[in-house]
Amino acid sequence: MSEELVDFYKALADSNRLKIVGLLANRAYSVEELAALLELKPSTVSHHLAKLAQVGLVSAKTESYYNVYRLEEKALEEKTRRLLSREDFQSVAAGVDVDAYDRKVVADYRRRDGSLKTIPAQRKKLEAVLRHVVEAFEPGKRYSEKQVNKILSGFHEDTASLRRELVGYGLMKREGGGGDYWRVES
Amino acid sequence: MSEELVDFYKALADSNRLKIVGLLANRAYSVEELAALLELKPSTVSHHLAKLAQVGLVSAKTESYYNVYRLEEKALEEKTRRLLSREDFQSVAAGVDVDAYDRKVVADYRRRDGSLKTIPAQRKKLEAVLRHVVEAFEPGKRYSEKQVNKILSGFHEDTASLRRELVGYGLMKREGGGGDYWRVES
DNA sequence: AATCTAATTCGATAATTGTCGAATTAGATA
DNA sequence: TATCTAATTCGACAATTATCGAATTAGATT
Repeated sequence: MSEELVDFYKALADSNRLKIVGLLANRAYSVEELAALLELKPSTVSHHLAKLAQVGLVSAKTESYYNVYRLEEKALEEKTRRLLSREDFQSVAAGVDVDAYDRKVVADYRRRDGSLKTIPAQRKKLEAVLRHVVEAFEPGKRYSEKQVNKILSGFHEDTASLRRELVGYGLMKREGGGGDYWRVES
Repeated sequence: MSEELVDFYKALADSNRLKIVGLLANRAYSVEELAALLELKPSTVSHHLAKLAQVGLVSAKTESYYNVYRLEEKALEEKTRRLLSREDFQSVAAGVDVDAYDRKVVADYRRRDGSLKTIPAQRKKLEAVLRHVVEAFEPGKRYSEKQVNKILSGFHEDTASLRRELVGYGLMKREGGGGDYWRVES
């Protein structure tokens, strides 16, 4: 899954490993040859090749004394092509909790009894708090202005501001002038 | 040049940076929001974004208080597509000295006076030494067997073996049976 | 102008990882 | 079977880098 993608990039995120891939793009080489070409010790080259093999970029074939490595071109092409789709990147972020920011902001403004210390002045934080407040309303149900104020008073004494912002940010709507309020479906 | 490619992979070779790219693939985020989502400190996120910006993967736009980052999709697509060509990989290896292996092997077998300690028994090393020996012959010029032996005796007393291997590996040729020898153009 | 906020920079630290040498293994040659 | 060679593995060390906290900067709001 996502680990696979990170490992793929990590495998190529080293100058000597990139050189190995570049050399193998021309022809196959043994560990000893690569070590001489890159001026590295065989053990180091072996280590690099292991990382490349782990993500399927190279494969080894024993040939008499030598272990000849070659580039797995299909793996390289397939993996590289998949990255164009952007879907893989999004899947990497799939595990991220997209509500974490809201929760953090709300936690900063909420008292233990659920009321708000203040109404945030900054737009992004206000939005987060409003998304939290609006959950006190039942979706689809209609509320009179008195009922709305009753519920909002549990959050802050300035119910008029809360009401205005909820409507302003499109989280609640009111019918015509002076009619009932209802929560907008997200 | 090649540094650019390594840096590109390094930029993506971190799990948190991949998540950032994945999130930005959906919409733009501020540093603060990303920090909350990834449960990292803003300074750390700033560091990651700097690395991504360095390779042109993201760009920032100041918006009121916030610094909103967005994904540079064209850069991502272009760079990713270039990797399909395999040409970039070969260019990475362009700086590598492809004769280094030969020189290393020859150095192991050569005495200070230019003669060979032994004739290598292993194929790959024999090839390297023969490529060195054949350079004592002038391209295009024809040599009698006596002349050939004279030159080869500077390398090793077993001139017959050297002669046979040079022909066997296609580095020298002889005309018909018992005719002259000449060095094959590489 | 004064104040506030998010972002960045810097220094320090912890974790990761590239490199090597020594010891071991696997496989072919004699 | 015994020996030889290339490759791998392992432990140690050095270099890189991800992370954080503190201090500073850049901009906007009052």
